[in-house]
Amino acid sequence: MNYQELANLIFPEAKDISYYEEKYPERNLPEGAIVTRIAPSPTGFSHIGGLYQGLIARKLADQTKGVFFLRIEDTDQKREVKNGTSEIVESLTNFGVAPDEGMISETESKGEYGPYKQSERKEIYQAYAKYAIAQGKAYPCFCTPEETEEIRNKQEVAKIRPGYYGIWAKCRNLTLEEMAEKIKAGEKYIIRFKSPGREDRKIQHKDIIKGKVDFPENDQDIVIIKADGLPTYHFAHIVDDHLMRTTHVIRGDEWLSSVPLHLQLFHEMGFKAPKYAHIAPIMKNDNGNKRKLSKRKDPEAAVRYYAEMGIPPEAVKEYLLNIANSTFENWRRANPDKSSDEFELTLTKMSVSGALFDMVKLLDVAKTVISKMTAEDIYQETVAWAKIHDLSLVELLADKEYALQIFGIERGNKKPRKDISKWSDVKENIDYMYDELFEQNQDEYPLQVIQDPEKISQILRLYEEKYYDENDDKQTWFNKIKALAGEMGYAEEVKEFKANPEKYEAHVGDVSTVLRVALTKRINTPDMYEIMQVLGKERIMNRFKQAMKKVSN
RNA sequence: GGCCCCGUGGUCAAGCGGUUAAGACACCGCCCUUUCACGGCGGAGACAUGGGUUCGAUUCCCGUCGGGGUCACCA
Repeated sequence: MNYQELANLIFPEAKDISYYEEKYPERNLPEGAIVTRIAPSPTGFSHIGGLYQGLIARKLADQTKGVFFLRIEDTDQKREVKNGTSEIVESLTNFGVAPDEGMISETESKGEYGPYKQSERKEIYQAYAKYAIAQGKAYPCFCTPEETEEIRNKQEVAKIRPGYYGIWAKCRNLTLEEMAEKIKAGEKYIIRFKSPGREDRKIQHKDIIKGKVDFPENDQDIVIIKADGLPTYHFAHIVDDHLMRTTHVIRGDEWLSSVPLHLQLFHEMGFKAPKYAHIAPIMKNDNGNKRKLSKRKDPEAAVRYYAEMGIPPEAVKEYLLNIANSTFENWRRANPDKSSDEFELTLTKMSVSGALFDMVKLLDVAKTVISKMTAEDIYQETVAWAKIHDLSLVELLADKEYALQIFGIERGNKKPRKDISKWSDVKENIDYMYDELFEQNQDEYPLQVIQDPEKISQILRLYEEKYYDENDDKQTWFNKIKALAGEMGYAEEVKEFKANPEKYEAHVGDVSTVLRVALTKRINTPDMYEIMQVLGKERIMNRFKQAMKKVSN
C-alpha cells in the first residue's frame, strides 16, 4: 500500500487535478487587474458588513479593470436557509455593487470559473483532497467527535494548547495498511491535512491593510473534508480561490488568525497564494463595550433595514465609503456632483481597527444625497418606498403635480433644503400641505409671542382682507407683512425691535409666526412664501377661518 | 488563558521625530432683512498610561492598563 493507492481507495471516482487546472486557466487580464470576490454563507440575512466588503471589492475590481465575483459558501448544511442566495444577490444589486460573475439568482450563475456554489463543487474538492493524500500530505482520521472532544479536555486540564497536532494527532501516525483496513471495515472518517508546521517557528505575513503581522506557524492537522464529504472553509478557500484565480482576498479580520494555516495550505498544495486584505468590522457601542454589529441585537446590521427606513442606497454607500477611506469626505467636497463610483479607494488607507457605526452621520450623508435630488426623483423614490411601506402615503401623493410643487419648495437652488434624510420622514414632513391630514391634526395651535385671540384674529382678518394678494412677488409679499406689523403697532424690522425692546410688543417675525401657525399648525416650516404659493388662495382662506374660529373659543 | 491586532476630541479620522495637532458628524454662540433647515463665521473638546531612545516624542522601543479578534467535522 502506498499513498496513491490509499488515495484511490478513499476517492476512487475523483478526477486528476490536471483536469481542473486546465479547465480553469489563468485569467487573461491586464497587468495589475485585481480578481476578488465576496463569499458569504446563505444564512438568509444580508449583513451590512457583507455589503461593506462587497463595495470595497467591487471598487478594487473596477479601478484595476479586474473581476469581482460572488461565490456562495454553503458547505454548512445546518445553517442553510431557503432563499439565502437570492437575498445576497438582491442586496448587492440594490446597492449597485453587483458582481461580474458568480451567482446571479438562487440557482443561476454566469462566468467560466463555476460552479460558484460550494455545495456544487464537491467533486472538485475531493479531487484535490485525493491529490493531497496521494502526495502524503493529507490522511484519513478515524477519531470520532467524542474522541477529539476528549483530547481537548485532556489538553485543557493539562493547560496545554488545544488541538489536533503533534503527539495528539493520533491518526497521523497510523500505517497505510491500518488506514486501509479501517476504511475497508467501514469505519467513519474525515480527511485531515498533515501540517508540516512547527509552533516554535514564526512566519511573517504582510497584510495589505493590517501591515506586517507575525504568527507562529500552523501545526494543527486541520480537517479539510468533513464527514459529509464537503470541505471545511479552509480547504474550500484555497481550492476555490486558486481555481477561480483570485488575486486578492478581501475578508473580515476575524480571519486574520487563520492566515498561517491558509498560507501553509496554498504552499503545500503548490498554489500561488493570493494577497490578503483583512478589513476591520463595523462596530457598535454596547454599554461602553465595542462589539460587532449584531444580527440579533442591531436592526441596522441588516441590509434590509435601510430599505425599510427608506434611506437611499447611495447614502449608505457613501457612508460606508467614508468609513473605508476617510479621504472620501474631502473628495466629496471637492467633487460634489460626481458619482461616488469615481472615487478611488485605497486599500492601504483603510483603518486597522473597527469603526463605530454612526447612524447620525449616515443620516447626515443621506440628507445631503437627497438634497441634490430633483423634486421628480424625490417623488419617484418616495412613491416606490411608500408602495411597500405606507400605502396611505401613496394615496396622498396621487396628485403628482401638487406633490411635485411641494417637493420643489426651496429645491433646485444653490442651497437646497436638507430636511429629508429618509423616505419614511416624508409624510410627516409634508402632511400640513394636505387638507385631509391638516384637519385631522388635533393639536392646539402652537401660539408664540402673540397669543391674544383678539390680536390673532385681527391680524388674520387684516391680512386676508387688506394685504393678501396671491399674485404678489416675494418682496411685495413680505413688505405687506411688514406693513401689517406696522398697522398692528409692532416693529416692522426685527433690528428695530431689538434696538428698542421696550417700545414694541412684537415684531414682523411674530406676525409671520401667527400666519405660519394658522396655516400649518407649526412654528417651523420651509419658506412661507413658497408654501403659500403652493397652498393657493382657497386653502389659505379656509385655514385662516379655521384658525380664527379655534383661537377665539 | 495562549496567540494576534489596536489605542489622537462624544463619533469617524489626518498627521508617523520639531505642526498654533487638519477636516467631517454631533454640540454651543453669532450672522444670513420672519421660523426651521441650508450656508457663513467663531467656540468648547483629543495624542490611554509609566518608563526609555533622542537636543526634541502623538510619532520609535519596552512595560502597564484598556479594547477587539481567534483558538470547531461554522463560516
